[in-house]
Amino acid sequence: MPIAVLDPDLEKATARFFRVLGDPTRMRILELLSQGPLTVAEIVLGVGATQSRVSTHLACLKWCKFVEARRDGRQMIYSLQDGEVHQLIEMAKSIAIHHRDHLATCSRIGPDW
Amino acid sequence: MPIAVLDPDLEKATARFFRVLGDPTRMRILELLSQGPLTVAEIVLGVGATQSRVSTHLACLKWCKFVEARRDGRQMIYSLQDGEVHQLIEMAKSIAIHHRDHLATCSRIGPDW
DNA sequence: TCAACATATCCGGTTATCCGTATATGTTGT
DNA sequence: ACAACATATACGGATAACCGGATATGTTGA
Repeated sequence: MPIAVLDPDLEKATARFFRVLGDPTRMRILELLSQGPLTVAEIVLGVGATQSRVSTHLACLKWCKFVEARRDGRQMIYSLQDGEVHQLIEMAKSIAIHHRDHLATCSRIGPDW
Repeated sequence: MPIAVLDPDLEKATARFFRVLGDPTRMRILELLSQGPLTVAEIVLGVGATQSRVSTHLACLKWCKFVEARRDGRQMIYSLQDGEVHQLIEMAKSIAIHHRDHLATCSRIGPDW
């Protein structure tokens, strides 16, 4: 029997939170940044995507408070907003590693639906 | 400077892991199930979506090992696969709650891109 | 102020993923 | 075996979100 709904808005926000993490490129960016601050150019090298794409993903991550940016002359230096996110990603990895085969074959978020 | 890549495949699997969590309906289903096992009919009531949609989401969650199902007569009873996921969701909520406004306005995963 | 550099935004095109309706599958009691 | 019930799958259509290339914005040094 559906128990009390704690907070529908928070539930949506949390789904969105996960949605931001649920893109391979953004994920990779966060992983890179977990080692320390990087310039956009360095991130572009690290993820192997175009500059414009990386820039857009960074804007998303910044807006959603996963990372923060500061200017240093001509370049922007990005870094993780706080350590909690990295901790959460590590936790997710430790769970995902057991089901990696299924997760990998879950194309379209489900084998054939 | 891009440090060693630990495991590109795991990184992708983890992104997919988050992607599964990044849908409001699936999120809601997991929240409901965190209170205890439920039949499909009960979940349908709880999330307010059509039966077919719920069934599809459940198939996704089952395939990806977030939930497990057992048959009880005519009905199927779904439950969380393990407690770790719930713990992770709670952790995400505690982070997301601070940025809920930004997450909410992050339409299209970014305000206008 | 101008050219070069670093990053951000705009745009059109493509794919992923969501949705509901209709239908198929599986289970029970008669 | 059949009707009723509970759940799962198969569509087709709509939209969200990704992508790269071109362009705009902001910053520096001459």
